[in-house]
Amino acid sequence: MSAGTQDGISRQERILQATIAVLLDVGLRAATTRAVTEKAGVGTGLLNHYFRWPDLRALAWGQIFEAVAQDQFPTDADPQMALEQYFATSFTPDAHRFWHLWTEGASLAASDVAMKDAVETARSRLHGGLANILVSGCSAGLWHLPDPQGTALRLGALYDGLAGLLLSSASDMNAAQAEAHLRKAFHQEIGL
Amino acid sequence: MSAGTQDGISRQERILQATIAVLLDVGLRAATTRAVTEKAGVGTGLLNHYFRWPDLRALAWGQIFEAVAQDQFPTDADPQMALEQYFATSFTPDAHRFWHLWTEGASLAASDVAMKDAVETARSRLHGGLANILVSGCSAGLWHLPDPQGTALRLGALYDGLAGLLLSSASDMNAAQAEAHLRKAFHQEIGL
DNA sequence: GACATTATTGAGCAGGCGCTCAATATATTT
DNA sequence: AAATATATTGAGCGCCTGCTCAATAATGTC
Repeated sequence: MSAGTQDGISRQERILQATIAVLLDVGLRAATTRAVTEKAGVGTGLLNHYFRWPDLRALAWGQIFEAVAQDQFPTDADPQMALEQYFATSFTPDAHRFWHLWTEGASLAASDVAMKDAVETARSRLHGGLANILVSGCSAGLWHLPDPQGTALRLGALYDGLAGLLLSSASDMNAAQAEAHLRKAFHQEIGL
Repeated sequence: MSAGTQDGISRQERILQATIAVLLDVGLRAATTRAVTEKAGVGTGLLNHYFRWPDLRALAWGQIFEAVAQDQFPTDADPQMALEQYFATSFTPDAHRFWHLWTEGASLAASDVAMKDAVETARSRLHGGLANILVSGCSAGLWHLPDPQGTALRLGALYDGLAGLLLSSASDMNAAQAEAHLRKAFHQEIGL
């Protein structure tokens, strides 16, 4: 019954971590059960014993973006600081990889129920994080917004769009320019 | 050598049109050569005689968005009218389907060379269309922008983000609200 | 020790994919 | 009509996918 191995984590958890690693490595589309079991050092049967692939994939995907959200929106920070953290983590090289995963997730969500849930959860988590900053900034009197939720929606959407643009190697935009555009839009919306 | 059939279009063109239809019907991920040949009423061998699947798929995808661009950015319209057409065609039910295709294309572009080219072309076509409107509006004195290209980039990115948000059934936003947000952002950027 | 229970394996299945190629139908040329 | 060239077919190949299941190892119980 005990599932501990020498390194102290269960095979089940090991498989989940391997899935996360594979997703980050090859993306959602190219990730396969065999790649995961190989990475986890585990037989193919064990994965299917613990998980169904669509669920495992969505679970791992969700955990990745939960970690992103925690990085981008740390708790207990004043709105000013939180906003700066938001800008700082917006267009890092890592964010580039995450955005590729995000895009694949969004497109899979149309046909995969588990992914659909995961994407919805992650999206509301991330957009909610930004909305919280704007709202608490209002409360603190840092800025005044007639409709903080609407503003957050527009700025979040702009972020999504800039990230997508940055992903396309065609556009001659780099991360610094993307961040500048994001800051400019914030300036126009909240007058920071 | 003549390729005319009773309806006057070549089998090759017939296959291309069938591919477009299949893409619009089931999306990029689920589209298969067999679905296309069946729709075109043609043997599987013929498709492979005329095309390689990745190329055909990218070609059809590109034609879809070329049509979208022509719809969204008609030629010879004054900037004011063009902008109104842009708003009007932005979040129609059709645009919803197109956006799904767009998302799938963007995620495929990472691993598919043909799709990468098609996506880059379509993106520059669409963003260029918006930039043209803003620039010619400047020339006509309808509005004054210090950096029309940058403004177009932000507004285009915002549009992308809003469309993605609209695709997610989780967000309680509808097409009318999305258009309202888009208009509001235009108002803030160009003071229309 | 013997037994029962759980954890784990991996060869193999069923299904789907793009694509080939020998065979056939159709068209063109002489 | 015969010969040549082109257009088209579809059964089938090789590959990859998620997943099953009888067999095996490991562990717990008495």
